[in-house]
Amino acid sequence: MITDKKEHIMNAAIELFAEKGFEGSSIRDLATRADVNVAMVNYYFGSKDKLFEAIVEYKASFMRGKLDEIEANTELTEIEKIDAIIENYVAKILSNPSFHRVLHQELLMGDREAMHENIIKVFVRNTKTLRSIIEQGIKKKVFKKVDPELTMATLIGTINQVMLSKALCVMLINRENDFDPYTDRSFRDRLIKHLKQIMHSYLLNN
Amino acid sequence: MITDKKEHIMNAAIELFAEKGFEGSSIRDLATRADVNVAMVNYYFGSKDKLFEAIVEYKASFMRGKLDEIEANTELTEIEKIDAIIENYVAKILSNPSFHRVLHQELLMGDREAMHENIIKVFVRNTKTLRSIIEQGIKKKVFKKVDPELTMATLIGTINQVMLSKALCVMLINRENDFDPYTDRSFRDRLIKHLKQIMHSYLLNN
DNA sequence: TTGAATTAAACAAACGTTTAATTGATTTTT
DNA sequence: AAAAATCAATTAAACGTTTGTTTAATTCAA
Repeated sequence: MITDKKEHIMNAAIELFAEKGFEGSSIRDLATRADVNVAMVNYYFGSKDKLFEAIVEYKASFMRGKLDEIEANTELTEIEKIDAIIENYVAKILSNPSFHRVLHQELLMGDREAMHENIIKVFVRNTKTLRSIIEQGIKKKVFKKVDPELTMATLIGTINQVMLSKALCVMLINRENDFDPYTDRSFRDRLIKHLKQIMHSYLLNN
Repeated sequence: MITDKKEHIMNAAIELFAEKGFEGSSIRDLATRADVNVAMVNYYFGSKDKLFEAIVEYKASFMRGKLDEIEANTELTEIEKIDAIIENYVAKILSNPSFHRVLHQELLMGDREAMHENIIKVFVRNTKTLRSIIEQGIKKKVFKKVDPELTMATLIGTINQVMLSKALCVMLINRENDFDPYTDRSFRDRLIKHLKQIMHSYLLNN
């Protein structure tokens, strides 16, 4: 069971880890920020590593749900499903930007591959849905014979490229330094529009 | 001036940071791995932070050069330049996978944005070249009126998506756990082929 | 003999974690 | 209903390591 206090500590940890990284954040920093005693983190979670695992398990559920609904919706064509996934995926990341960043920080570590297994499980389900939609579109010959895996990489990679690093995003789209890709609505719409366009022109047969 | 010994320490640091992250790596770890005394790191670089800056400056030059050459080559059409950039960019990352990973680890930290300025400079030059090629293609009406910035994000983001996290790549393309995207030649060709296809169908007017 | 290179040792500070004492509310016993 | 017992929650303090860095002595080639 997740108590209010555990939840409060985990949310504070996500914000802190997103700023300073897992190794760069100290339990004392976290305790101060969450306004709890230093010992409470180990009392509730056992260790810093287990706190991280608890966060992954806690937030992973937020990512699930809508994708299956889209896939099962028989009223949508394959390309409409792709469009729906794009909108849904961008919205999900924008509603949990810090957790999204923490996940990818951890994935960039060559070490700790054992720890990644739990994170990977979160992605497996998402990509399975997307993959089957693409493959079905190819089967029905409404999609070209594309590389399904790398098409997913393009979709997810484009979003990550602009969402994970504020500094890179600001540089890429040439904005002022106070631009925030997470809160800027027009940038959100611009990203969705671009993703739909590139997927339409790449996937659809004429 | 970069002596052999400084270079040797920096290369050992890149490998270590790529595995454990900057904060996760200790100077003693580094000293052991590079087979030098602990004090030598501070003797040569002043501090751990300055070592990182030195690495960025040292390796940044490896990324430059070829892009300008491609852009200036008047014998190539715009789409051929894009193809050449894809091949060049993939090759560059494959020849410096650890440094590439270290760069992006750092960029994922919300903090330390001051430190990022040096890194950003490395990217600015690369993207400027790519951007001007896309814009020229649009001007000549051989390219569609695409979003140049987000098209770059797609190109770079796709590569990063499969190259930065071995665990994610293995999951995405459904391979065995011993698969290594950095050394697998057929995967390299597959990635290049996909990037060319998607850029052709997205950029070119019919 | 000069000065850079290298070393082992030590430094204070920060780290994750544990301990032992105390609080405060709930339950059990009188 | 009052008193006692119980137990999770919370605390300040301390634990032993490890951290980045510095020092002071020593090596070694010029």
